Amino acid sequence: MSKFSAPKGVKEYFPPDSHKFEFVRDGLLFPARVAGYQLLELPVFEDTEVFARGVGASTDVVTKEMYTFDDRGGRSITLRPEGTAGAIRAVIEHGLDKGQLPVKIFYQGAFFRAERPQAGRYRQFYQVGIEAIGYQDPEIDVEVISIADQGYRKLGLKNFQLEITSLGDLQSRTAHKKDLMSFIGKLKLDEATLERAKLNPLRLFDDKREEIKQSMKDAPVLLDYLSKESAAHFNRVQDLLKSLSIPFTINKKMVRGLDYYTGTTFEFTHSLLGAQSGIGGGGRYDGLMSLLGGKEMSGIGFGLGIDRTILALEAESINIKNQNYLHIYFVPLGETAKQTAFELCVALRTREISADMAYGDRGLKGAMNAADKSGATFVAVIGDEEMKTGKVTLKNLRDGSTELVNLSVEDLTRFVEKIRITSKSK
RNA sequence: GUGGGCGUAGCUCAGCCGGUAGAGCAUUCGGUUGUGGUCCGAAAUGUCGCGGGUUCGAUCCCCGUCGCUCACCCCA
Repeated sequence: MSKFSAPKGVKEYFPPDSHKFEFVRDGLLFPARVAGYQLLELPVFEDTEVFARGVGASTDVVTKEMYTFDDRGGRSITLRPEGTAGAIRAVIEHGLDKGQLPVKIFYQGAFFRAERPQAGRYRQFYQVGIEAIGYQDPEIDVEVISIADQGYRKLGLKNFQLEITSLGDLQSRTAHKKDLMSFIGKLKLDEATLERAKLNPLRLFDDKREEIKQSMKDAPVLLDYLSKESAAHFNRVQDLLKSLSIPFTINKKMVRGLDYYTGTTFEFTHSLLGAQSGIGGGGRYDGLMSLLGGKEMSGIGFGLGIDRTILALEAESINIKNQNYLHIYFVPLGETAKQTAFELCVALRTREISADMAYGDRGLKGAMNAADKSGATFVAVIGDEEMKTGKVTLKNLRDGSTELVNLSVEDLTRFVEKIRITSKSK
């Protein structure tokens, strides 16, 4: 038992499985890169106001899930619970919105929420996200959705679903809110629920308690209140999704946990996961830029959960191969051979030939075992005879074939590169 | 924040009615003074989560505590 353990609720990725994390992170981001999105590397903490204002005072995220503390200068700091608010802050601060539009950015990293941990829910979790800011074209909505869809597909994921809805423009929401409030006013609700309804009545749609579900069954839904413009936009989004053959369903009662969403909103869920089935989600935000001190400008983006996507892949029994590779593994026998092997390793690496060796003066059998486990393509045993003749047998660990090669960086490099080219051309 | 389940070797777990611990995998070494994966053999590794109580005696029973885990809630 070690004396220390990681803080409660964090998920760590370590060998031999950590390559899964890299695979998922890079796979989810790839479609964004080829769509012209560029990296925005952000701080993991921000002025608390960025989230309090950006994410919204009615959200659980802000009211009870933020890691907030005072720094040494007495400033209130919060570890980022999501990516969009900070991204928008950076866009405004650095004037990205003053250049060519849309601003297309992606980010990736750790996020923090002080929740009770559970399967697929961690206090430090990982997301990739993108934002497209500056235009309201329905094509951009669908571009963002399709990038998420492609990301999941690229990883080989199958059992995921896309749900979409529209939260409309201000006019739509005002009209709906009026009717919804009077509907809720007729319900018998407990104190806490009523409080929540006051801050954001839409939240009641999300309640999982049977009695609330029952009473909300006939509640007016926002989709029926969309303004002409909002309805046209939403219809166009659906048409575009169909033209791209991206399957989706409309969820009239979908509620997102962040207050800034307007217009098109969407969620990806996976059917083989437990209670935490959401693997990604996002939507449009019309008011966020001005809320954070920028100009009136609409944007749309998503956040995809790396942790949950890994769980989803595992639930589908999708085997993620380790992409790491090693070309040569040296097994030195004796002190002089050890130094030669070491020097060869270093020299080969500068030529981008990956090489490793057995340390710790291990016996031949143990060292061969290590070579095998390293996943190297070739093993080279260097002992007295090799040192004397200046030639070494390279054994291919995959097929057992051997070849005698001069014990020099040049010849070893040539040999590995030749093999590389022939195996690539297959 | 509320509730259920579980804490024994690096990992997965066994341990009967209380008598101070085992297996498999992994690790290292040997069988084979120079060529791996299989097989056979051996070695090493534990405050039995922590604190208290009951008892001649607690991994086992009781209480507390911490941790993990699942669900509610919420969301990625």
